Amino acid sequence: MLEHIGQRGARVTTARRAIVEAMVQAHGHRTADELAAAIHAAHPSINRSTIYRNLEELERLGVLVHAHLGHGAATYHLAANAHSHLVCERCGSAQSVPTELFSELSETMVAQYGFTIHPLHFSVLGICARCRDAVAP
Amino acid sequence: MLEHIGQRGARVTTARRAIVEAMVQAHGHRTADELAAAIHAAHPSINRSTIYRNLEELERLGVLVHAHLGHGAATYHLAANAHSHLVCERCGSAQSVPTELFSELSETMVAQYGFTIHPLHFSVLGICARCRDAVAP
DNA sequence: GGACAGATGCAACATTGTTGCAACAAGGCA
DNA sequence: TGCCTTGTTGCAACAATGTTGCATCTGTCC
Repeated sequence: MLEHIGQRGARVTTARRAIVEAMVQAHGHRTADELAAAIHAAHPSINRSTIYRNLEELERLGVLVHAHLGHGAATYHLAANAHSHLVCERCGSAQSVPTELFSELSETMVAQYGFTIHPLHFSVLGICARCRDAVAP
Repeated sequence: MLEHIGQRGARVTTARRAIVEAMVQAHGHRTADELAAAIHAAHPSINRSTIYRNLEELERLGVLVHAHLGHGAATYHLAANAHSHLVCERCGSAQSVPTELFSELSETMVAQYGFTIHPLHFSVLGICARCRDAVAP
């Protein structure tokens, strides 16, 4: 991953190493400010704005992707570990689901509207099984 | 619509009248700050915070619904005129599409994950036909 | 080891809301 | 119609999540 950065003409700096490391440790997803907190713990000198700038840069380099989980902050993933999300409007929990679930929708959208969907980039909002059962058991 | 507000025990005020009026004029969707600008033009004394509070209240009353169009501000619609959106990541344009397009996806999600999707509440991000053609004609 | 462009830290700003509180006004009732 | 009660509003300050300008620093390449 870090080599990937170097190969693209970008520099391998302490901040970038720290971000990639924090993302690898996170396995799943992590919001920008969770990352900021994790990185700040290990490297207090790395600035918030550097983290934001690098998240953007690492996304441009194809190392990370981000997704919008409805309300609130965007969430970042390693590009290799990308997946879609079901986010509960009530409890806020996010469930990861394979992107293939969207293939039919994707075909319909291209055929009818010429629109190519990017299921990684948005979340599907609704009510999760637990919250549904809590209301109507 | 205004009667609907009164019937629910909420008061019909100038601010609420102005918001509903602005939404009806808008036909399609409108972000909170577009609404704020429109309302401010007609009623300069109505405060920003009042508009936000009322959007929330009108949503609770079932008059409006909001959706997240990816990056940036949330968008409001009249509940009677609700629909889903395809938002282009490149040019930012939003296309309205019928919610029925999501019925298959919806069934799959319920069957496999017990998750009930609310297609009005999120947008589908991707690349619109025009931007796709602009890159690879 | 030195030069240079890219990266960083800092502080200030931007956007989109949210909140506490005192003052105001819509609706119900006499 | 006029008063009372309680929901609404205006104001100003705060909060979350980023973004930007600029002087300084540091990877990389040679």
